[in-house]
Parts: sequence; structure tokens; C-alpha cells
Amino acid sequence: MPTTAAYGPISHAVFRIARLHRMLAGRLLAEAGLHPGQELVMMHLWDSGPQRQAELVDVLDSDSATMTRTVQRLERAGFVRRTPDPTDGRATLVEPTAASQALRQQVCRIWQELEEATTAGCPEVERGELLRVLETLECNLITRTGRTAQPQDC
Amino acid sequence: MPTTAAYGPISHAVFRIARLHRMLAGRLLAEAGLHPGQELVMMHLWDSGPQRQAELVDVLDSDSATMTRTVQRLERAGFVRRTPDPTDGRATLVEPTAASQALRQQVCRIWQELEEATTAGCPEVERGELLRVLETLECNLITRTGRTAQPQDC
DNA sequence: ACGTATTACCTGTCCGAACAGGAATCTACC
DNA sequence: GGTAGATTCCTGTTCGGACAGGTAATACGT
Repeated sequence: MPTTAAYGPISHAVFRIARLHRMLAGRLLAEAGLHPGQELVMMHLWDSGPQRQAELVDVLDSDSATMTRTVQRLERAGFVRRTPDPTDGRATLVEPTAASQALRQQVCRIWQELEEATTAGCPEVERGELLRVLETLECNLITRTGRTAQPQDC
Repeated sequence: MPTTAAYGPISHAVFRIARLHRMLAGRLLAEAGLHPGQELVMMHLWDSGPQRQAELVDVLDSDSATMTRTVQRLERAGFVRRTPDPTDGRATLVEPTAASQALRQQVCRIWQELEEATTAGCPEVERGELLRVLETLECNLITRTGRTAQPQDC
């Protein structure tokens, strides 16, 4: 029975893990009124303050069109405010609202929970090893996708 | 600089790997005129012959709504034919068309390429280890998402 | 200074994924 | 036989992701 998985067991595992991980993240984030991906934008804004969209796209390695709509939705939800950049007529500055600060702790807790769920029963020592393995996979994929590689490693 | 990754290094790595892996798969599959996910349906149909949609949903652990539209698109592309199930008025049988057979080798090659790209520079011995690690992650996520577990392991 | 990139953002489109809800059909039980 | 519940599929909606334009505003080279 040459099931689908036989064609590429590791690729298939990556696929399934990705879906489960995203599903769990989505379920946890729903408590906070966020969708997967939005929390990354918020976390970066909380950490680094007002940003132009282009910077967010760059840092999060996202897409300009996706970022436009994600920021629009975050704005509509009241987590983000947009003001025109005074020094560049093309750009808009995105900043977290005061109301969004209430989310911050919640999102941090969610990510801790997500990390804990993913690495459950994995002693601290092995996590380093696990991370190293994942980074090897990532580096492989970065080189094969012709991604403009991150500064370090690879 | 508590960058976003610091909140959950492994979750973040999973997220990035998933996106890269999907991107690479998408790029390779585009040559065959398929979108990521559609190839899984086709591969299962090639392996197991005509299926009802509910079976495809079950085997691929997918969503009924997603499957409806995916099959519709595959039908429109000429890779799949749909006939009403003679024994059950609710069901439709999905089967690969003769034209789709030309894709089969191409899709197999693409998955080999994807698997090779993902595990590049990883000796055969370590791949078993890698797969074991990924399956641990998957089992963690399955239990945490309350997924109706796969029959084996976990 | 002027014309040509380049940049920043937006919109439209198509796709997979998830959830909610609905219609037709089948099954089981009374 | 007839009703209640389950199954099967479809549609609508919202979201992230990717790609292809399109429009401003800026930067650059002559």
C-alpha cells in the first residue's frame, strides 16, 4: 500500500506538522481575537515601536499585499493606528494602540503555551538539538527557494 | 533586542519552515499546473482509485468544504472526473482522468525533488532520526489539538 | 531641472484552510 | 411506514499567502 506518505516521508511530516501547529496557534489566538500571523505583527510593533509597512514586510519576511490587509484588519480591530510618515509621503507609520497593550501579556502566554505544546516532554537539553535540526531544514529550504538568505548562518 | 523569535524559537522555526516548504512545493507544482494540496488528492486517487469525497477528506485529514472546491478545480483542470455514486444518492465518486496520468510521473519527481531539497546533505542514517523527531512533534501537536489520533503510534 | 527608475502602498485575483449553515439523501428505530 | 438523526456535499464568509498590476511619491542620473 504505497500511501501518499511513502513518496516523501519528511516532506509529508513537515506538511502535517505545519497544519497542526497552525491550527493550534489559531485556536489559542482566537481567545485574543487574533488570527495566525497577526500576532507576529503585533509582537514586532510592541518590541520595536512604530514601523512602516515596508519594514514589517522585511522583518517578518511577508508579502506587501498581505501586510496591507493584515494591518487594515488590525486597525479595524483597534490594535493598531496608522499615520502618514511626515518624512516620506509614500509611507505610513504603523503603531500599536494603548488598547493593544492589554493583548501583550496574553499573546506572550499564548506563545509560551504553543511552544510548550510543541515541545512537550522534551527536556531542555534536547530542545537545543531540536532547534539545530530545524535550522538545518530551514537553511536547506532557504537555499533551494533562492530566498535572500538571512544575514547569519547557512 | 528581544526579537519575535525569542518568544518561542521552535514554534517560530516551525512557522518559517512551513512557509518555505510550502513555497518550494508551490513553485515546483506550478510546473505541473497544480497548487499545493491538489497533488495530495491526485496522488491518493492514483494509488487507490475512485473515491468518494468523504473518503478523501478522511484520508487526507482535510476539510469537507476545502475538498469540494479542490475537486471542482481539479475537475475544471481536467485531472479528475466526478460521477454520482450509484449506491448512494448523496455521494459522488471522484476518479483520475486518463489525461491526469501524464502528471503522475511528474508529481512523483516533484515530491522526490522536494524531499531531497528539504533533507539536503543529510545522510540516509540521519533521515530516520529526523523523521523520528518530526513524528514526536506531530504526536505532541495531535494530542494538544485534540485531533482524533492516527491509528498507530503516539 | 527634467525624465527615468525605484520605492511604498493599494487593489484585484486565485488558492488553501477553517467555520457555519443548509439541502438532499440515507439509516435506524419505533 | 414514518420520523429522528446521521451522513454527504455544497455554499458563504473570513483569513493568510502569493502574484500581477496600478498609483502615488521619492531618488537618481544626465
